[in-house]
Amino acid sequence: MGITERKEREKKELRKLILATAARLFLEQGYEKTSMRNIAEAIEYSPTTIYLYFKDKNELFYALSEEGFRKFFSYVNNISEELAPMDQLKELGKVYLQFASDHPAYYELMFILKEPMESEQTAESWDLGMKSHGVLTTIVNQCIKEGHFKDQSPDVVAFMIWSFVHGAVSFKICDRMKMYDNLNHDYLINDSLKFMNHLLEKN
Amino acid sequence: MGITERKEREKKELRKLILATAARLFLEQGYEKTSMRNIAEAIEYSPTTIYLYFKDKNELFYALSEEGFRKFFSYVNNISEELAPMDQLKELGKVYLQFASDHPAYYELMFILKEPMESEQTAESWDLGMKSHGVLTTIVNQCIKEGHFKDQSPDVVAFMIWSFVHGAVSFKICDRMKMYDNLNHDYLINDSLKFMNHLLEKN
Amino acid sequence: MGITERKEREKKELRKLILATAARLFLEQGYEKTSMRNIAEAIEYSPTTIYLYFKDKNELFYALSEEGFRKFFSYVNNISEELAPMDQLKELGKVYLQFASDHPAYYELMFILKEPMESEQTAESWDLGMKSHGVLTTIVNQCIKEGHFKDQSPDVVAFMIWSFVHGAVSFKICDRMKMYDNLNHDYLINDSLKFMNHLLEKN
Amino acid sequence: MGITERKEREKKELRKLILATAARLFLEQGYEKTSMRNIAEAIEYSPTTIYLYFKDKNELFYALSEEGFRKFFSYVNNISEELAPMDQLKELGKVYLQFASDHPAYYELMFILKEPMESEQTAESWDLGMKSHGVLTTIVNQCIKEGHFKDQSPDVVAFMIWSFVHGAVSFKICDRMKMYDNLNHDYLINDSLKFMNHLLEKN
DNA sequence: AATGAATGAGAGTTCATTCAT
DNA sequence: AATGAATGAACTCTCATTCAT
Repeated sequence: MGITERKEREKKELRKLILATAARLFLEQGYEKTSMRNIAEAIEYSPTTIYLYFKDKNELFYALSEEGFRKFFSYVNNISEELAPMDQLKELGKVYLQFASDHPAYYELMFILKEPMESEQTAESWDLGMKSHGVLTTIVNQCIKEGHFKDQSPDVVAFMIWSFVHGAVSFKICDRMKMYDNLNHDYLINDSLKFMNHLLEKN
Repeated sequence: MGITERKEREKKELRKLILATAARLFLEQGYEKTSMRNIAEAIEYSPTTIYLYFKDKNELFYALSEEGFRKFFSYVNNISEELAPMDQLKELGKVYLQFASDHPAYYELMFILKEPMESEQTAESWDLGMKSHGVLTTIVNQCIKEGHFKDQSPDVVAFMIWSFVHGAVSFKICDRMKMYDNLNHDYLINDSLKFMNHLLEKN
Repeated sequence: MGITERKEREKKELRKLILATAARLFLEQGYEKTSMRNIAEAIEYSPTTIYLYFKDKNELFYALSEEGFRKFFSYVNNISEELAPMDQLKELGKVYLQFASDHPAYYELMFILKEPMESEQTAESWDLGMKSHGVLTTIVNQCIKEGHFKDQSPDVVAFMIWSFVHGAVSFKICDRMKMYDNLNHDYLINDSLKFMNHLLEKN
Repeated sequence: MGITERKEREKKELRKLILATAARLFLEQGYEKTSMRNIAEAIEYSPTTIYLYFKDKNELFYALSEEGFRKFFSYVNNISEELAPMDQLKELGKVYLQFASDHPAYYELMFILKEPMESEQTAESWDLGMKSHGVLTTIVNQCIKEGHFKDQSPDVVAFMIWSFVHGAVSFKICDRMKMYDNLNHDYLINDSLKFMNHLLEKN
């Protein structure tokens, strides 16, 4: 009884270890340069072992992306519905930046990398992605109900906002902020979010 | 006389062919999966030949990025200074989207890909990038002079706008717009730009 | 139990096979022209397999040289200490020629080839080399104690003797004896050793 | 008239430049790593140009070796015949060491390297080699006539002496004297030659 | 006399993956 | 559950060499 459970637990733990290590290496070196061997070495198991947990490199990275989406949803789904819609929107922006800052490797995998995404994502990732995006849409719709964003399609509003945060975060993750090297990058991103909020509020 | 010139021309053309092919393959398959061999096969020359034009793979992709920045600047630098600053800003947004749409491979190389950018870019790329960004900054400053974006730092305003267009374009290039598959993606992007312009105008 | 041992044995055997084949090819074609692929083909394994046993080409040839030094020491260390010092010296000369004749590939690697020796040798090779040379020095010292080589530094005597045998052997291995094609090369070498012994004895 | 001569002179000079550069590079990097391109770059001509002077890499190195033998003979042939035979022998040893010290690249090519010697040497090299060796044989024969090396075959004596100097020189050129790193290598070589001379004299 | 353009062959090495155990 | 052994395919890059000019 206890034995089976322990084994199960250990198995899950190794799976997690593989995922975590893959995420780390992939952030450090990029997808293509992160080899199965690298991961295996890092966790001190044989490369073959990884194949017991994941069919191939693609599947490993799909699983990684899935984990990312799960984490992402837990960030995004945490917004108090008691706040005014516009405040929820602001909060969502904050939380989005926070996720990207906490988990840049996952962010890159989920939203930037093309490499392993050629085949379709897992159903679960898709689902979680949709649900996360649903949070944004819902809030935007509530804002509109309250009189904001007059005459705008909710999709357009949502996409605009999302594009902005994604763009800001992408610049940072893709290391394209050297142009602003005299400024503190995080401050700049935060201030631009404030400016965006400012624009939205008055509308 | 004429002979030398013809040869020179042919050489430049082969160089261009290599660059164009590299750009295409790289857009289709990503940087790491685009091999020197692939490129050579595609242009029906031997791999060795490429090395006559570019020292190594890195240099090929630096040259590519440089060409991208040159093209980019020619788009961005083409905005009539006779327009009102806010109209110049709108025009700049349009032109930015246009560039990304015309040259997605260059865009990805210049603004998204991490892989070969780890080492420094060429001085010329950097220069052109700065100059292009200068166009945005200049326009924003003129807008501010005319009373827009009250109490905002020009850097923050510029970064916010740029983040937005970059985010929108990135979604498309990185194939992350499946969520909006019921809508026409280009329309969505254009409409979101209009919305952004709308917000900026009233400010 | 037995299985593990068998596997271990097989692994060692493949390692030896690689070394032996590398030694042979290298003698036939030289270091630079002996490619990992050549070796792999000769042993009918894939090139990749070699990399399971040796990190890279350098390491393969270091291992080879190490094996050579081990063998060499086993030749040189086999001289009966009950013989008179001068007889030991003669015996050492014989044994030296014998090693070079039995293992010309190793000899070349250890004493002639410059190519892969630029980086340092392994500690073990160096050690064995020193110990082997120590045998010569010891014998020379005993000869001196017995009244030979009056007023000579042992280092000079040792170096002179060693230079001679090395020169003779090198001519043969480097295929530079065509000048004596009317004579039997091995006889010539042996006779020259006898002449050397004759000179030393009377001193 | 003068023009043709100048051109001829220039051609010879370029040939010499190629040879000299090849010799230098080959000493610095070894035969295999000295590429036609390397040489071409060093002399600031195109690789193709070298092929106007030498059919291929082999022929270039044959020519090099030929030049080496010419130089070598000029060293060896310079021994005053007025000296006593034994003194001539001593002088020959000195001169041999001198040549190896002055032109290690040539020495290596002529007496050590196997690589490009697979095909036969040029007739001229062979001839010069024979003549050089003839100098040694002649002197040895004169010594024998004067009562030295009783009961020894001149070939054996010559070969023994030559083996010794070759061995000593080879150790140095092949960088195998690390065992004597506490001693000055050149002194060691010279002293060993003195010891050899001492042995021969008393015989 | 000299070169620029081009190439086939091959180098060392790494990769994702499989199979038997 | 985990591994050691092995491999085919691919990678970047360099080489000696040729040909047209």
